[in-house]
Amino acid sequence: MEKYDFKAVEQKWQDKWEKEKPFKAIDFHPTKPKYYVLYEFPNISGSLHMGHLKGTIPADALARYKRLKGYNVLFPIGGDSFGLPAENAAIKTGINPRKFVENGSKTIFGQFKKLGLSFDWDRTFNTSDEDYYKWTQWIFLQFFKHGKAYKKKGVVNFCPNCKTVLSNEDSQGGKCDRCGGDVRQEERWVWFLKMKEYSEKLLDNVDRIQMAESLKEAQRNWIGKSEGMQVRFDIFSDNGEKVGNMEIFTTCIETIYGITFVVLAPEHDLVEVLKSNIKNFDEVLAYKEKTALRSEFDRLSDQKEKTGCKLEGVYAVNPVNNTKVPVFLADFVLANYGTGAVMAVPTHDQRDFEFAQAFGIPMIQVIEGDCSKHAVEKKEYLAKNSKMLNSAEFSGLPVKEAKEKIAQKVIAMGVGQKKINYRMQDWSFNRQRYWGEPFPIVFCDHCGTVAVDEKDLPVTLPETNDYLPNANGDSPLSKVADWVNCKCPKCGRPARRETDTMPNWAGSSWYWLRYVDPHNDKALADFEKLKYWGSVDCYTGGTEHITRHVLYSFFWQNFLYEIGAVPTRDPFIRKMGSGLILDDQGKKMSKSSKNGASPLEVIEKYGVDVARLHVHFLGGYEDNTPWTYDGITGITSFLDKVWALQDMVKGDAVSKEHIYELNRLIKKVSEDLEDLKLNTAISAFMIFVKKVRDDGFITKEELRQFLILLNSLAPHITSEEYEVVFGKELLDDKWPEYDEKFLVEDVVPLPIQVNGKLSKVISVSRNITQDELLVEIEKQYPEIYSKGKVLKKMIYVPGRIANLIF
RNA sequence: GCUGGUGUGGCGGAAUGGCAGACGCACAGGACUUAAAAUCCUGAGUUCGCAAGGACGUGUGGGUUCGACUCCCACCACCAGCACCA
Repeated sequence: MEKYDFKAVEQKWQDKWEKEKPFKAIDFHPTKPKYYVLYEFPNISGSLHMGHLKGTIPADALARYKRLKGYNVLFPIGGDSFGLPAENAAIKTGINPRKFVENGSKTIFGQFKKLGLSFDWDRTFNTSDEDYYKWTQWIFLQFFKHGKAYKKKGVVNFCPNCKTVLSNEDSQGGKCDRCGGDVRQEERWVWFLKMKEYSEKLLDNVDRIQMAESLKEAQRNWIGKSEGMQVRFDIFSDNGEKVGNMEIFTTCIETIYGITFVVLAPEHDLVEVLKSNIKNFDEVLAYKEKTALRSEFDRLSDQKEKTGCKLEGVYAVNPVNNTKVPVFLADFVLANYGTGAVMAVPTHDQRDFEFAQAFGIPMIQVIEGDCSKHAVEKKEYLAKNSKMLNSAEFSGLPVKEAKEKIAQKVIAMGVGQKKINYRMQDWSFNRQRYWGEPFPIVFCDHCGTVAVDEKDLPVTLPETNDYLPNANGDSPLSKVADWVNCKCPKCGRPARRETDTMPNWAGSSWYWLRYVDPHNDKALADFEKLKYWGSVDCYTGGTEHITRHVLYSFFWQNFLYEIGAVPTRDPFIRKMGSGLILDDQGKKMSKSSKNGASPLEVIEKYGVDVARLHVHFLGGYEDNTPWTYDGITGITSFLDKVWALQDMVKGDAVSKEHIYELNRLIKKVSEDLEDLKLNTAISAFMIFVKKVRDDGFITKEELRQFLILLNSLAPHITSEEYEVVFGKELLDDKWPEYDEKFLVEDVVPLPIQVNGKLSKVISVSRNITQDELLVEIEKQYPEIYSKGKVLKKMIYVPGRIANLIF
């Protein structure tokens, strides 16, 4: 046996894979079934980190396993390359972000190759490649043409320092992600995609996909479906003249007799309508302005202090009992949810309670409970099914019954109907940035907003060296005059291009479709190829942006499916969120972590196969696991033993000594690979190796099967050893199958319990009857059972356990 | 606050109604060695006991069951997501 030189061997196989491309996915393979494994493509921003390692290698193991199982596997990789890292670098250096992406992707893909990942490299692209973003633009055009993209003024997060609009994510805590300065709310033109329309379809998608419950719940939360009623309240001026009406949304119609005021969001249109009737309009306007200036963050941070402003001179009327109630403006009511107006029942809603206390508004209790210190809310009174109070003919009824009856009454009166609301908003889709897909949209004084002709796609980014927005916060592209000025595609007169670009999310919302046919210049991908590869069978990646990324992906593919551009509605069948590798503080590992190890260091020192097994062995794929070098020697010594197996070969066929262990190993490893439970798979391998070493031999056939089983986890050493022993290529071989009849042994250890507690373990034939078992127990352990003793009961599960109750 | 998830030796973790702690690390003892490293063998949840053997033990308290880490109820802690969503 030659000493195992991991550096040389790993390099040898990686070179071979690069040259011979054994992992190439074959379109329309005549015999093999397809399997699509996807790893969430990396952001092109820096160098390989532990997160990549934790995410890629289980996907690679699955892909390799499925190939050996006889599947035609598509396992592609690319780069998510539009976005902030490249843009920021460009601002700093003045060099085109394209350069940054070129270098960055070379680096990260090179490092991926060092991991020995079995990607089909012929399908690789970056989202900022022109022939990729051509199709991102094409998809936007379809949204636009089908009326699902529109431009409208909206209030957005704006950083006055960077002069750019920020997403909620980029402005967390009210601070700009880029400069750390305060973020303001500003009204700007915003492109929206009509995602809200897809709420129900997205909920269906969430139900269908295989994914951890916590992740599904986060997505349902984000969509935020809530069922309730919309009810109309008429508004009167103080002299009794009807001057308007307002629609409110409530999920608690049962509390309608407890209303003591109603509230409008400060931005609500009704304020303008009622202007002439509002006596304190100056005050109202001042309140509106004050809240408009406060950032979203401020509005949330002092949520304990309720602020508001009464509309003097008008009142609303509760339709069920004609009670007059005051109308307030308050910023705890959000303009963009429901109708932007609520009925307030301080006894049964904590926010209303606090507001009523602050403004000295009376309260009426309509459901049992103690409302003196805080509101008795829905959750509590519904759980107890409390009784109604002070609610006319509904008083005394259980709340669940009253809820339905009051709803019927309101509907019968013609002032309300059942209504479903969603928290999710339409997707704000433009950024004032250079490094993104330009919108294929032109503004013409005569024709308005016009789509660029599809044959003129892509609309490419112009060269510039100025990557900062202008003083008004317009995109850097607005400074490139000869790009902005163009001809109207419709009438040919001078027109101007849209200068905003799409968000980073755009390119990642359909990329798995492009892998199917990455060089197609006629369509985003060939329809028949899309049909062949279908949905992604297993999609792995980090959990950082998983909620939005998955929902955006569902949304785009739903739309593309509906317009007939793709043959499947579901992008993914199964989505796994990889856990984090934590540092010694229990935090996500970063460069500042004290024990922050780089995967490249580990590979340099121990080799890729060791690094892979070690990371798998740290814990489950979806679990967060602390990084440690502790235990890595267990892996190196295991692989040393695997390498040494070649010197222990005696005999050819599977031996009777190992037939059960080998069959169990095949079953265990196959199941664990399907579930990505790789830590327990490795332990099964260790147990098998220990058995073989105890017996002092392994047969040729046993070694062959063993190496194939281990190949997807430790591809280099197994490929090499297979070649050394068998003189052939492991990849040409097939995954071994197990035989059920070798999974059960005839003689098994059977635990004997006495009154439910373990007493002894005896070795018996698997099929022994209860009577025979008792005889056996009496023979071996008369102190447990003998003929004279009276058994109250006996539980016997053959092969599992026996419990004797006296 | 709401929602979801998790809680097991000194550590990473196994076991989803049937021998708790697989596998690995660290630890202890032994073999080999002039010695060390490496390697190999053995031991080990805690506790009482020389031992045989016993008691206790999966966050806490109850329950269901012949039998519970596993199922049910209440509580505690931690992690994640959302957060004035009417």
